[in-house]
Amino acid sequence: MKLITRDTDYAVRALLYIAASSNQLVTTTELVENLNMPRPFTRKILQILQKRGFLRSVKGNRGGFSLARSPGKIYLQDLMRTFQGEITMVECVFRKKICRNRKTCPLRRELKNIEEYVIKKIDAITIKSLLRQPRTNIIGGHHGHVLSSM
Amino acid sequence: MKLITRDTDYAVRALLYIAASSNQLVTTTELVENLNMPRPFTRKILQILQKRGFLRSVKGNRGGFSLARSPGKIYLQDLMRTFQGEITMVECVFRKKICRNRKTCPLRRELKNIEEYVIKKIDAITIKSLLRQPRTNIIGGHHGHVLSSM
DNA sequence: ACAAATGATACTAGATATATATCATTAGTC
DNA sequence: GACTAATGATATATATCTAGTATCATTTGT
Repeated sequence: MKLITRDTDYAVRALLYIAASSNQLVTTTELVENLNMPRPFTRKILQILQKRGFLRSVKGNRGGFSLARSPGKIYLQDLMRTFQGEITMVECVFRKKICRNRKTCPLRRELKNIEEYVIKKIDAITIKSLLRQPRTNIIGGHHGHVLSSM
Repeated sequence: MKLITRDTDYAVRALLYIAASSNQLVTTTELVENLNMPRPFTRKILQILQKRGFLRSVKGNRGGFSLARSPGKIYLQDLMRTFQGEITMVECVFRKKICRNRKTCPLRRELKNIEEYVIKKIDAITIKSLLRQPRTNIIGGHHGHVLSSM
């Protein structure tokens, strides 16, 4: 029962780092060094973030990544969907047409209410909202210059 | 991102069925037939429920299972712990001492709040509370005699 | 003795999470 | 133009968890 997987977590950390960085471009190497994430895994995540339109990339020497949208428009929700698929915490054990009482199943009903709340909460989280927290340090003594232009 | 696993789900269904049954003892066979659960899996779950003190068992011919506690004292929480381990939705990716900013990690903070709410909600769910729902049918046309002595 | 039940325990298959590895392509610098 | 440092695309590997199976022993009513 995990809310977010490691991919998502790394993605958020990376995006926070990039958002808070004063450099135009941030390289995989810089992220790996500062966030202590495994390099090949980081590369994969960054490539996905680029493909999905969260990051812009510049190839070649002196290349790297920058945000493709303002931090206020990068929703945790979308990151979760990207790395974890649809956000559903409650699935009937009987996926297909077996259960005749889907609508009246008491357990399902209770859990659906909880799910609804969680999703509403998650919907409110963006990279911007996370940057705004009192202390924005993510890991390893990163004292980035927070808030550029959002 | 699944709130409960199939074990837990089956366990709840089985316990609801047993709680609502008018028979003294309920056999694996009866559960399998009425709840459409795979037999060996059901057996395993029932054995665990017995070991953990949720069910009492009677061996031998004409044997079966009955509740070992009143439905009001069987918490979903405990069932989840039994089949899924500790209920933590938010773990730092950095399990051991690497992350220096555990307390200030913004993502972790937000998610912990959500977790807290979910756990509080789950704490309120018992077999009794589930039995009380308007229509207590669980699956497959089971019209059990609800509410014996709780 | 037989049949119908549970107890204990070991094993297997599939899915998901967590990565790693490799080769191609691009672009700045000398 | 060669070198180097970056990303793009894609395939493969590993570990863990989920879900389910299988088998033999034991108990007890008829």
